[in-house]
Amino acid sequence: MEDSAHPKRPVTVADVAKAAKVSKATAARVLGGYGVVSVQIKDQVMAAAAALEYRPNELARSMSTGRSGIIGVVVGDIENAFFSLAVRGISDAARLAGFNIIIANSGEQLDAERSAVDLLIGKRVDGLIVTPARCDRLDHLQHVRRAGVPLVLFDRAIPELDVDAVTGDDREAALTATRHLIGQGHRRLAYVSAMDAERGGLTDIALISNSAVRERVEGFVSALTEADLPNPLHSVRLGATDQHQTDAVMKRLLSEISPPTALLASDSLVGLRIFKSLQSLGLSIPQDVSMISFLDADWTSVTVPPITIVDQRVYELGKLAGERLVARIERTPLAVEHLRVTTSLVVRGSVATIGR
Amino acid sequence: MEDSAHPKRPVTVADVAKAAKVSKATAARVLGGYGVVSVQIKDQVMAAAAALEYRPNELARSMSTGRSGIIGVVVGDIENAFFSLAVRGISDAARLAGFNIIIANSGEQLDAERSAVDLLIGKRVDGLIVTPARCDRLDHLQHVRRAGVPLVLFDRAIPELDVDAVTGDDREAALTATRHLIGQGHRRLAYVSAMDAERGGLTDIALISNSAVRERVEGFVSALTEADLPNPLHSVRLGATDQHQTDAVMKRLLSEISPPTALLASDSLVGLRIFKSLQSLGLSIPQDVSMISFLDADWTSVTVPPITIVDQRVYELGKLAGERLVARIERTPLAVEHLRVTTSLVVRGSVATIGR
DNA sequence: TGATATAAAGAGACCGGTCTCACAACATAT
DNA sequence: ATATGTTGTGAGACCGGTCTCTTTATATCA
Repeated sequence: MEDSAHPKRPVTVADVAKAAKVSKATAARVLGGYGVVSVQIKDQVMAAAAALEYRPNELARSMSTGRSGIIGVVVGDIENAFFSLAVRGISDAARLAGFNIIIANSGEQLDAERSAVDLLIGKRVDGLIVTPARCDRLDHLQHVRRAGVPLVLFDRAIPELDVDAVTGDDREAALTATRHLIGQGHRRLAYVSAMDAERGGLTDIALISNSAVRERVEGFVSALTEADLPNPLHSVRLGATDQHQTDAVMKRLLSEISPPTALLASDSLVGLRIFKSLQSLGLSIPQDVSMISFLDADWTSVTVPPITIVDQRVYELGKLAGERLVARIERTPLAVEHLRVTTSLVVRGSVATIGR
Repeated sequence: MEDSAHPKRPVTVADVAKAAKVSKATAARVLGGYGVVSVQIKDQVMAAAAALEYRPNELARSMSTGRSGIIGVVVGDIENAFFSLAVRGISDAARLAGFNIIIANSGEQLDAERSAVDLLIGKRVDGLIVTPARCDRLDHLQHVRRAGVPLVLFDRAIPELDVDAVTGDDREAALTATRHLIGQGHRRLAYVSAMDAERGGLTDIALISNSAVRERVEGFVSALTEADLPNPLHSVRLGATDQHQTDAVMKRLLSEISPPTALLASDSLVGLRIFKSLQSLGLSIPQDVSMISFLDADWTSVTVPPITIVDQRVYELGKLAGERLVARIERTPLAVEHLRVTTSLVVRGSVATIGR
């Protein structure tokens, strides 16, 4: 009933040692599970620990061992299904290896990412998985490496950084998806992304600071180019950051002289917004407009028609990143690699066949 | 280019102190931002710290201050949209107050939850938000309280525990939803949950160990009872744990002599499974069967028809829990409360009007 | 039986911060 | 000139574990 004795002060090894009438060192050996102790003493200490409800202070433990047993994860937005599923994969891989994860949100903002990384380093995480918001600013990530903390990039790669990265085969994926659209007879396509819009549209693909987005755009443009379709860059539309903006983008897009007959959404959030936009514009899929979205999100399989998607196998992506980081932490000798998880196109009903 | 000097050993206050030619105590005062130091010395130390790229060891800091700046969160399943959105709310509230969060998954398993809680306590989190898998086993949660760590229950309450809880008004919500169904003329209803099925169906509501589920069932049953509908308990179906099981549950349910004309799904995952089941059985909503789901999940607004749902305002739920915990950590004098976030029924198109 | 190996337990340094206390230097009051 | 106060700095204990080194007790061998 009453919380007598120690209303707050936590029980320490010293307390247990005193209760078990042994030295602090001996108690620590038993409780820490290292060194040698006689069975008899061990039982004594265990009994005392149980009676006192001893719980080790992991902080103190980490201090002396230098390992925290924590993996830091910096994601763009946990709320996004892509990241929450990935986190699940990372978490599973981590737990399997005896690590816990601590999550920080960057909101895709560089400065938030920077301070999150700094903080996690400060917490002495054993390793870090980061989804870099931009692939051109890498001082904070270089600092991670200099601090000797294992790092794995997730979803986006930075070749200059000489560090492991786990991503999808974004270029291939976009290429395949776009070829599919072209194969179904579409000649006027558009790629829609949530990336912040630059004034005056996209001028140079190489300027896209997010490698995943860039590769997808590259794949999309390649497919257009190989099919001799005009104005590939003009077909890339940015700024679908929320429903309102997406509605605007769509309205602009569809009121052009020769509006696209097929759309490729850069992620499932954009895909959902596009879907709603089309719905509110009274356009039907795929009769009026065809679309393909990235990510096998919940909603894509229950719409009418169900949406053709690029399956990114996000759980595997996360799991792989987790496993890779664990291997690094455990100093497994491995060459620095850019691991790509193969995606696949899941054809459902959102793409119409047009032309002859 | 080369990582000279300290290839691995992190820079400490002592290092900075030596470089700045002051005592460790003085350097610590500057770097820790406490006590008094002359501007001159302060600049000296700051310069040395910058040159050496000093980063404080938060672990050591936590050791002496006794505060870690971390809030522990134990959820059922991050992959679930309900939890990932809630985590976002918690995270936002935490960050605003200068806390970070560390997430652990229980998978709704009691023992996983227990060890997660133990581990987080060990990490000396400043507070804990837990979604208890069961509301009848509370020894580990009692231990949290005895350890003096502030605790807030999320989504489920345990009155016996005398601790803050933040939940939806589940009983009301289910009552309102069910009344809506009855009001539309439905007389044969079923409530479908993912809770593990007991042999021989549900016998006693009071035995449901998850308070959120129990309250919803209570609300559902109350509505049935007040409308003089028979067999309320028989109308509660458990075991919709995955698509396969849900298909089985649905098949059984719909092949009864007088099958239900309306379904209430206990959460959005179950809702989605039910939707898919009905789809694969060739039944149309709401002509053949009406349904209402909990949670305003992505998928519910893009189906045909869009799904009538109970809006749980999960982000607010999470945010409130985060804020409450922060208040506890900061020792704001507050009575122990069970905070309920009001939900609302969002009528869309998945409920048919039948009868006269 | 004495010398040596071996097992078990104790003493205390250490990790990297915080923080209390002592002390020095200088300013102001008496 | 001495007492008192203020401010800035240094010395060192402390947090709660781990871990090395030393000491003591017991076993093994010649």
